[in-house]
Amino acid sequence: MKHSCPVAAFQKLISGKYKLRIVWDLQDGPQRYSEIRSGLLRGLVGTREIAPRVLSREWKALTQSGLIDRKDYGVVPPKVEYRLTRKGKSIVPVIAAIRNWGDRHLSDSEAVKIAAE
Amino acid sequence: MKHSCPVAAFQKLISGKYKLRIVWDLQDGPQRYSEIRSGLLRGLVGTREIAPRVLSREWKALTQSGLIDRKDYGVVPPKVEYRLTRKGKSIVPVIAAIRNWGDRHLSDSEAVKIAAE
DNA sequence: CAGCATCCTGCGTGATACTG
DNA sequence: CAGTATCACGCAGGATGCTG
Repeated sequence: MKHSCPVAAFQKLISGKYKLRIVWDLQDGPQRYSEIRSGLLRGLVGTREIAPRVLSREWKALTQSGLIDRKDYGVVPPKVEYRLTRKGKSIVPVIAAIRNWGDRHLSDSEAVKIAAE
Repeated sequence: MKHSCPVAAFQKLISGKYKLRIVWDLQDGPQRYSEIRSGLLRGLVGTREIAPRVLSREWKALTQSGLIDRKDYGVVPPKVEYRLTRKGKSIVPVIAAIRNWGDRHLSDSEAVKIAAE
């Protein structure tokens, strides 16, 4: 057998508020810290801040799981890019399936409820 | 537009340790409380207990989101069955995609790590 | 059998301030 | 610009005991 529960493993991999969205946003190419950040803020109605500490933890986790790759250009002012690894790209269709399902089966009211929190 | 982020909505829907697995286990037909419970314990290496409070919360959430349906036979001793709604059934392929991805891209070591916690 | 009530703990997330 | 450091808090989830 492979293992007891791939679903639990997957949930762990993408746990956290932003991991799935980060991977999704990276599918069109590498992005920098602030680009991802503002991309995440877009769509959040409450327009809250995202603590940088939260984001860096998401990236560390995503990097450790091998879904994204961090490239530091080592210049001043700092320039760092994040991009999908092959493994990261392989998960995009799964996210697409999730989005597709959400679009078909989640009502606007449910989405609004979430956006409004 | 439909809404800002179906992914976030989906994550909310299936948040929690057992929701995805419960839905997955119900795809072959209705199950009773204890059946689901032991089904969930199977595959947990640490063989911890699952607090009934946790399970009932999962079910209430799943019922409220319209993914499962609760049928109380109103007999003594109690008999209650849970089954998938149409919406619940519609999400099964998504879980299948997740499992499929997990089987292909998650190493055993990662799975063991999770099972062993 | 299928839960509910209560207490407790860890962790994810947010807010704020500071740095190379 | 791209983070790290520190504090605070809510809530998921576990443990235990009781019930219709």
